[in-house]
Amino acid sequence: MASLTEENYLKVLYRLSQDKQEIAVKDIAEQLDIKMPTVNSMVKKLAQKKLLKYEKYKAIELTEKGRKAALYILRKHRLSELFLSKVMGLGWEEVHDIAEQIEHIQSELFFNRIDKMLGNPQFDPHGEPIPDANGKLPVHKTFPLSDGIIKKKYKLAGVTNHDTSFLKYLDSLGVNIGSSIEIKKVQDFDKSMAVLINGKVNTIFSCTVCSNLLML
Amino acid sequence: MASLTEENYLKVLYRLSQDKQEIAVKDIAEQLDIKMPTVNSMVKKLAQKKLLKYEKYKAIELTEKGRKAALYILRKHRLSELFLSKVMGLGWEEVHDIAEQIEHIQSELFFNRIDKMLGNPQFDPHGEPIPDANGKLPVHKTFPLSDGIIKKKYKLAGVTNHDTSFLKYLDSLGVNIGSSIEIKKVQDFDKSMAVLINGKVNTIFSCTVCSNLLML
DNA sequence: ATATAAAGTTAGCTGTATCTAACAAAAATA
DNA sequence: TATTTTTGTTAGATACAGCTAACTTTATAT
Repeated sequence: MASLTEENYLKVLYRLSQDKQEIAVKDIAEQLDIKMPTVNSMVKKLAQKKLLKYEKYKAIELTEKGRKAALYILRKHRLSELFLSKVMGLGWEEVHDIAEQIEHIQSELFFNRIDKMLGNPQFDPHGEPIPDANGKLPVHKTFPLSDGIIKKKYKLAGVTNHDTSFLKYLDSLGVNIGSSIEIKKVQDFDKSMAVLINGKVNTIFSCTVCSNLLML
Repeated sequence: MASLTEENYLKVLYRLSQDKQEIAVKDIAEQLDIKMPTVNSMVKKLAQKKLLKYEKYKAIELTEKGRKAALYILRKHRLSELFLSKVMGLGWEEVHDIAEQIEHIQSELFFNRIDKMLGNPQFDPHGEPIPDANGKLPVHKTFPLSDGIIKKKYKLAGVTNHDTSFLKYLDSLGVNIGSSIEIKKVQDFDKSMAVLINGKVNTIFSCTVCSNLLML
């Protein structure tokens, strides 16, 4: 089994591989808030364990084994968040730090039980996919609301910005994963949209908001 | 904050302080499955942190600070066990190992939530007391069933033997924490008792069984 | 009371995960 | 292209939590 430290590297490695095409030592160091030489030696160790591919001065790549391991941790993290929120009634801002700790628990039984209690969820409240027990990611063929067409009604599947202020803003409008959003009008000059939320609330979304809402 | 390792020492230290009058390096080493010299150096470290009192070749004693810290971990452990069992429906044999991991989570919020969901329980299913948030232990003025009087009805408050075989035996008779046990007859020659369980089941408890049942 | 056994201690080594300082390579810029 | 900046690497140090081997103290038994 991977140590707690290794698990944290894998998580960051996976996240970076999603965000950028190349994983740099510097980025890992920043994400984990440690110094580059520390990362350098850990990367060598993970390479020995076949969790990633490493060559001096070259970009780092997760192997399939590393990706699987990372996805398993991600699964545990997202299930934990959902559990803390849905079952234990904690606020969405409060769950992250606790989930960071729960995700390192080693017990198939425990997480399978959580999974079952939640009804084998495929997406977390941010619309982020939850890997299944085999490391498979469910896919949404989603697109930003900014690509939507006038008069069409869509369902919110995720957001690409997780800032508290943004989430609070959405919350105040009653916008959640699964909410329906109908495009009423698109303003040509600034790409802002007049929308109808859940068939009830009318408002205007700026171009920034629209491009951060993933629809389906 | 105490490291995971330190927390494990504190737990063992507390348990030993309950069982024996003197805490010996050797016992700590055995409980944690590590060697005595390792314990020796850790004990010195914990003494520096004022968690215990240590003098060469003398018995080890927890300080009040150490006792509080140990009780807080114990609280987290017992709440976790209860949660895994009551809320998540895991079997009582399955919960211990998971609770050993959960107990190290640092989050007042998390454990207070668990506490509330369980209705601020004072005793776990073994009848073991759960320290409150301030490290206070609830007290039962309990006594072994063997000290009970004929024709009297008592409530089971705990057991002093936690062997699986014993617990299974009790289970098979429907005996749980809170069950009522009425003493119908006491056999003078072997101190065995004829009892009525929950007003329904009649059986004979051996003297061994009687002395392992804590009543109230 | 002395010898032996058990328990406790010290010294020094190991592996992990971190660091700083110094140096090397690659990338950016002038 | 040459210089500077950024990024990456190496070497060597530190703290933690464990170890073995050797020694000391306390307890036990003869």
